[in-house]
Amino acid sequence: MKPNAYSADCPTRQILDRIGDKWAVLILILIRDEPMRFNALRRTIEGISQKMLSQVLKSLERDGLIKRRVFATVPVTVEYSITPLGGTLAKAVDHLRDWAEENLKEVTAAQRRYDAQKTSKAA
Amino acid sequence: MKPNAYSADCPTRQILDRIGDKWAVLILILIRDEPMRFNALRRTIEGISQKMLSQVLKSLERDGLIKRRVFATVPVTVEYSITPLGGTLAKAVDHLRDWAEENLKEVTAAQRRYDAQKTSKAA
DNA sequence: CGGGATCCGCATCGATACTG
DNA sequence: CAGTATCGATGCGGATCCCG
Repeated sequence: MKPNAYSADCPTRQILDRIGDKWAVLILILIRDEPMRFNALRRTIEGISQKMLSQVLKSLERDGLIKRRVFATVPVTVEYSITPLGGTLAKAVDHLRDWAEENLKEVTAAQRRYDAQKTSKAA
Repeated sequence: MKPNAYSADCPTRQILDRIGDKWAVLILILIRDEPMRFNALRRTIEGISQKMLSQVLKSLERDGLIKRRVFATVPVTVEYSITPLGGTLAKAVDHLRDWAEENLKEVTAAQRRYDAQKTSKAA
């Protein structure tokens, strides 16, 4: 990627790469209410592989958005919770959620219109 | 993807898949001020292939977020502009941008801390 | 229970060539 | 100018096995 024109090093790009990861945002939203354990997350999301999960969790922790706490119980217990910083991001994401819930049907309608027009042209 | 638990059909997921596409958001932000032509976009973003560009543009148009207008000039002229719906999404994304600009350095700092700790452990 | 390591398919994306 | 079609690399992400 060449940082010539409208790109690369701007914060927008950075954050987009972050929230672009749908799993990340999903996890963020999930644990922001209450801390969750690894397998709890896995079961709740159900569709994510443990590889992805562990990977995304690590990335989120690295960014300081979530916090990992290990309890030295007999079978190891690990708990993931949101950080204040992560909380603010989750809050920002809420706006997107609101938009989504408000406009998704309109988007879907637009898609149907578009597809209908295309297929009629194809015929 | 199995739609068992916390997933798949919820609007959040849908919209995340959309804004997850960094190009899409970038384009949205770019053309929201003024309409742009294909190659203008390509030159401005500089880093996107024309395949990606045309693909993303089509997708955005399908979602009703941007509008494509063709002028029957001698060399064909195509202009992309934002729709009202797209405008509202761009607005929602602004909150993310604000968050990004406000907190990116904190995130970066967290990353450095994390990496430093890891490498010291590795040593 | 909470992961790391590995193998591998499949979709994504870039580069190139061609069209209207 | 504004794309479409094709090919080829690469890397994401799933499945599996294994360990602390």
